[in-house]
Amino acid sequence: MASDDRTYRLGDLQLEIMKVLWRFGAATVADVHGQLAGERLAYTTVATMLRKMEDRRLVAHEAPSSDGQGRKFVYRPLVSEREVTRGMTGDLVERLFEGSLASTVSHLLEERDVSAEELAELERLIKEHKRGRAKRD
Amino acid sequence: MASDDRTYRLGDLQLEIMKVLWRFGAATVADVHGQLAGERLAYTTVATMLRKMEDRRLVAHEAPSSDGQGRKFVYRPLVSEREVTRGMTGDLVERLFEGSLASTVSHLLEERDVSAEELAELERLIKEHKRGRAKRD
DNA sequence: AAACAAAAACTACCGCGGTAGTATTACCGC
DNA sequence: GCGGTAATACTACCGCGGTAGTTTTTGTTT
Repeated sequence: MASDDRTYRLGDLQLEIMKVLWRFGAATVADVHGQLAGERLAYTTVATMLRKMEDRRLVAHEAPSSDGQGRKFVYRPLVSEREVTRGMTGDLVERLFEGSLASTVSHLLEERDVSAEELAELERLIKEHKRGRAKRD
Repeated sequence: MASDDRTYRLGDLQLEIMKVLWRFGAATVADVHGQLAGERLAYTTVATMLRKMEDRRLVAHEAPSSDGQGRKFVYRPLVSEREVTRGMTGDLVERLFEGSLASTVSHLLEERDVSAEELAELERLIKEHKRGRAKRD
């Protein structure tokens, strides 16, 4: 019934960590912790979470080998932002809108206060996409 | 950072149960369990979940009083489908697309294989919405 | 009323996200 | 090479979704 692709159901902290990793390409625990400074998290919380995320194959760290200085781990994302975004979005669309794009957008339009500019932007997006489609056909 | 409105972050089972309740307006444990027959769930699983959901104020049951026959609980949803859909969708849009509707739709268009008919449908939706907006201004 | 069946209550357990303290290890400067 | 510091490893705990077995209550039927 619900999407079985729970691979990419990230919690708040996990998603924030992934965002940092995506932005930097790779980062140490200290880097991530620094970027999440506003969150008031203990250093070890971030470290623990990264280890858990490594178990789940969301990130990986290379053994320090003999690079630069310091033996600190450098974590890299193993899944792309696209994948995760697609996964989480698809999951929601599946669960709430039976996979229907039209239903999803319809809800989005009805439940939000969409400005005229945004509407125009959406039209533009769709037109653009139509062109892309036409070419592929 | 992420939306704090976790009131409506329903898990798979909870959402399925809510869907049954929304469809029926009210239902006994047996009803819900019956509707979820495909899921191979123990009766008590559904009952337990409903009790937990009652703690979370997602549903309520009226004491049997002296209605029909049987002392079985009749559960009713305390939150509407609209609310939940809005909550969960908004949460995702916030977490993944910084609240931007355009980004969301853009992603939806790019990552899915949207048919020409669907595109037309989307255009129609937007046009319709534009009219609604114009009237309100 | 007693037995039976059905429903609800209680209890328990797993996994995981999140949080963090404590212990251990490893580098680095003297 | 020794000591200090910084990083990682280990351990623990909470809450909650999910799952279900066991016990108790309660309504029904003979």
